[in-house]
Amino acid sequence: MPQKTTHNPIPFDCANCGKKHLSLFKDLNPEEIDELNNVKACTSFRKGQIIMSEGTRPNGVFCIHSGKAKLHRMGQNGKDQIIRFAVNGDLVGYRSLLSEEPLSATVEALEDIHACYIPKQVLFGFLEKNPKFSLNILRMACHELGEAGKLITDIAQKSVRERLAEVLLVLKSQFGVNEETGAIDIALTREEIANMIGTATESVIRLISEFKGDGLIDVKGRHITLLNEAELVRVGKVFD
Amino acid sequence: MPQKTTHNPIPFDCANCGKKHLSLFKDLNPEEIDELNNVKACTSFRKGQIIMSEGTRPNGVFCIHSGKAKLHRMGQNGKDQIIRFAVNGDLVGYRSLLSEEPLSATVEALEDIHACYIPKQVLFGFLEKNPKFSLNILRMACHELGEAGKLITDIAQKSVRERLAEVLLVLKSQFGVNEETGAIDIALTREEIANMIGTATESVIRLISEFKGDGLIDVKGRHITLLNEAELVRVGKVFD
DNA sequence: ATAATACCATGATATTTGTCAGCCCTAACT
DNA sequence: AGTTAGGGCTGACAAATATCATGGTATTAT
Repeated sequence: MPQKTTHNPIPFDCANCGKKHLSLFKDLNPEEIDELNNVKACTSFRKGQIIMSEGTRPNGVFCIHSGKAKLHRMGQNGKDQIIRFAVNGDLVGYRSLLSEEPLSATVEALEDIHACYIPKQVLFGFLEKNPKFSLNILRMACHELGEAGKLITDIAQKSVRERLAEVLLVLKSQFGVNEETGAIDIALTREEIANMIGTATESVIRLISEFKGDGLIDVKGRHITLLNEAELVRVGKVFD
Repeated sequence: MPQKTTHNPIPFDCANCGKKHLSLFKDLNPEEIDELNNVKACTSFRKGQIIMSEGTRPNGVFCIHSGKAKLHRMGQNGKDQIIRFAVNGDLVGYRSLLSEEPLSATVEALEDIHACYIPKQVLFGFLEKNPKFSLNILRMACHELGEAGKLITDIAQKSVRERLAEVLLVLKSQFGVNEETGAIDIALTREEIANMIGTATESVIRLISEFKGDGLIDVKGRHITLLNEAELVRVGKVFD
């Protein structure tokens, strides 16, 4: 059961909410948009809060309006694995709902988050009545499936060093950089980075120092700035 | 361009073809089944043939009728990564078609294969007109997405030894055993196994010998029989 | 049958990565 | 101000795994 700290009726308008959001819901007709606006429950989560829990069965999905979340799951050794992040416009929980399986990952707020809850019945209603909407969801799922395949190949074949170089590039392209500092616009602990690439925290610490020593990156605590992307591409063997 | 060795008009009836097939296409109405039977092109591939090539854009999907195929992609080090297998009733190429991206993997026949080609327009026609069919495809994609997430976690967190134990169990549950010999009903080279779990061929060879020495498995060339599954579950830390 | 081409196996060695232990720093309580 | 907890850092060491070299054995092609 997600903990909701606030519950405002209709703070956001679905018709013009986020780029990705727009593209996912862009083929809903006006009545459906109306229904969505009326039925969705907009909630907030504080940094660190669990939005959905691995293993449970959700009764709807969240559409992230602002803030960043991580999707992660527990491995057998007690180690955490970060599967992906969700930001503005992203849907979470849909995979479990549509495959009729329990949630395969926990969704946790990395920052304060605003998100809209869309009940299962409403989502399925759209899917049954609006083929274009269905195709949008299908396209998204298939795209993610392709990304998952890439990730599998990378983790299976690349060294920890290569994976770290690559993940830094991926984080930059996914979250962009801070206007003022130029640092990648997400603050992850060393442990979280280790949980993305499947290695020990100490290894990440050592390699980050090394990259810094080689002038590839600049580091101020959790804020990392890429200084030499061409070389990071080479180190990470990223050709894609 | 797939190489087709034969081309028979309507050798298989889609209405009763394979368990999975039935469940994917089960919600097509009689006219749609008819259309599918008329428009699909049934072809054969010999062992070793490439059915679809990574990087190209397909104009349809194949539905595997008999035989086994592997989906694999090239990594940056020239190493191959096997993503999944496709057998009786499985669809290949749909991910690329639906996400409007080039194929992310090559489909290669591991045995002689019979498969039906379904053109893009026909598939999209069904998706647009038949919401139940759409939901079936969506359910399949989302299920695969969950499997991909599991695989990511496993590869990232488990040792090669653990992964090998697990993959042997997975292969058995996926392909079953030969009635007579009791061996897992798929013949993979050591290199192919290495390409599934992302390790060096030599490591697989050594570990297979070790498992054999420990009485966990029996090995006759490429035919592997599981002797002590409980222990393999323990070694592979498979709790799932 | 014979040659050629995979594939399998094993040893020696190098490299990578994980693990353990300890210490420092900073932020946040009280 | 002192305490505490989480995170970051480093070194020493151990374990896992890759790599290289070499030879044997199947399987396939001619």
